[in-house]
Amino acid sequence: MRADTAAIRRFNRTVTRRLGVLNEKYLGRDRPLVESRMLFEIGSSGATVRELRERLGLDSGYASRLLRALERKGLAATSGSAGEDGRVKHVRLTRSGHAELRRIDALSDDLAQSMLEPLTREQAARLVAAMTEVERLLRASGIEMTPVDPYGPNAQWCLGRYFEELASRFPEGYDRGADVAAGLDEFRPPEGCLLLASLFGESVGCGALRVLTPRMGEIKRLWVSPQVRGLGVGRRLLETLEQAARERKLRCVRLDTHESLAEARQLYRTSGYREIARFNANPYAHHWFEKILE
Amino acid sequence: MRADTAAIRRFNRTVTRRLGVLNEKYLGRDRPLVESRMLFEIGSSGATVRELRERLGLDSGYASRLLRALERKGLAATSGSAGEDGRVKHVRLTRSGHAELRRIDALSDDLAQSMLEPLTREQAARLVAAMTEVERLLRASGIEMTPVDPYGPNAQWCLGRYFEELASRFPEGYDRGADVAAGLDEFRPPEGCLLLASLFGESVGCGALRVLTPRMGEIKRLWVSPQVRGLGVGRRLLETLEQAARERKLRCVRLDTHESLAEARQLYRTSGYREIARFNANPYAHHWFEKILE
DNA sequence: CGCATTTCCTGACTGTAGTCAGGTATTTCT
DNA sequence: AGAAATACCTGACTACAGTCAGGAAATGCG
Repeated sequence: MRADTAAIRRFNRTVTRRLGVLNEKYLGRDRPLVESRMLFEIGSSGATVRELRERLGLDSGYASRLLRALERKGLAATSGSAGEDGRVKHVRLTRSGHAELRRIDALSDDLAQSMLEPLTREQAARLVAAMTEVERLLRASGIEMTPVDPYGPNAQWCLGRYFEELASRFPEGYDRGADVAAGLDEFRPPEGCLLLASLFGESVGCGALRVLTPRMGEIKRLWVSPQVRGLGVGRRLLETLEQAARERKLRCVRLDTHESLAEARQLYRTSGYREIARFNANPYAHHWFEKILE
Repeated sequence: MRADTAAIRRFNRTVTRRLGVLNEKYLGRDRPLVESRMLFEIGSSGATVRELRERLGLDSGYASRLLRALERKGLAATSGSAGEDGRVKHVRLTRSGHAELRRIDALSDDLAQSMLEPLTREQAARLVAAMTEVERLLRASGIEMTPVDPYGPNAQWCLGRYFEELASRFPEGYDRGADVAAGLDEFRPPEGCLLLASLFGESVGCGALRVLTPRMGEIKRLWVSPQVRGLGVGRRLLETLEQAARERKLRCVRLDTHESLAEARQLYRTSGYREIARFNANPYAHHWFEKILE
């Protein structure tokens, strides 16, 4: 473990210095770096102020001021009420804003190329491969699990995606009404729990626990965004929910799943769950599992 | 190549965000980040102000002010003339400075661990391996080749290391006096050229070109610091020197090498040099090479 | 409807990072 | 010895990044 730590610290040091220098040199030419990032985040299709604030992690006042700066320079335009919610403002790039974005894009490409240029063909290939791996695993390790209120907007968004996915993957379709065995209230503390997995502020997965009997819990709504599949998020959600169950003094947790969700079944099997007989009336379930918590 | 660029940009984005957040959280707790880096660079054995300025890439005024700040906080002490050069000041950590450095060290370790902690054992191992590779290759790609004055301090330092290495590797030893066939003046533009390879401002290699006849050049003093061997620095130096020879309208370049420098001979062979008969009276040479420049 | 909340905005403020122009010792070059 | 260069310092300044308090408009809830 000691050697790992040293390797990571060396990585941290080298990469921070190298990327810092390059970012300044290429992207911070005659514009504050945040402004470049803001332009990038607005993107060619525009965005709401709220989205920008969240993605960039900015204070609302600061974000507003940055947008005003971009407006003054004629790069972006905020249109008032876009029909839906009159408070939410939409930002789009102007014509010259688009040009500027393309310029930033080209510079980013140059930056990337400048990293490869001094290397041999073989070294370049190895660097790209290693970077891809680091990026993937760093995303995995940056994902945080936090208990949230089931009625909050992020939770609602995740659950929405979850139901959408069921609808698209079940051959027979999915009707949310037929499965409201568990109401949202059941996922609220202190009895239940709804976990959100998020990466840089963006929700990328969820999972819920509710209490069936004083000794038994049920895990439901386990979903992982397609963007981050294969990174072990599902397993971490599951383990964290089991931990929540232990804290609630539950002796075992149960869950059910649909025939067509093979990877979920695989996850449960390799996580210490054993298949049991039907324990509920869920019309969409074909397999039932249970795990005894130590 | 397009795909490579995209991968690098994703890497850049993810890593900058992740390390930025972590660095702030762990190292910038109640102290400006530069101050932490300064403490780290002073280290347990102290350093001169000049070294600190170079390693951190700071303006001299700024560096001075940071040191004053550390002094005020009782973390560092600058001692005036240390015997040698009265202008150069030496900085050392005080007792509480050492304690603070240990604290920062521990935090850096925590930071490293926090990146591994959410991952499975296997993922962690892969992340460390990939990071090691990225760090290595990023160092390689960050190395810059610049022509310098042979009498400058960095050039002198590199040449010194070069001669030291010869002395330690030649079984018969090495006497600099016996080999001053090439005086430093011959490496000055516009005829000759001395290249320095540097990484983040630190010199890590050198190589020189001098003109033998109007059509023929000679490459000398090719040296690569042990820290960066295996990264292709020698080959890049060689190629850059050949380019310099081409710009001087030379038709071929020659060089000689000692029996005991096997890796150098290997480099020359794989770079298009062919072995020729003795062309000089260098008592330390056993092999002579030539390359025709197109 | 009235009140709380949300979304965005503005103004005032702080801290960090860094530059630039000069100034004083000390050393090196000639 | 005198001039030029070097190493460090000081003071004044700028840009960038970000926080905090509060306010106006729109929306949601009871």
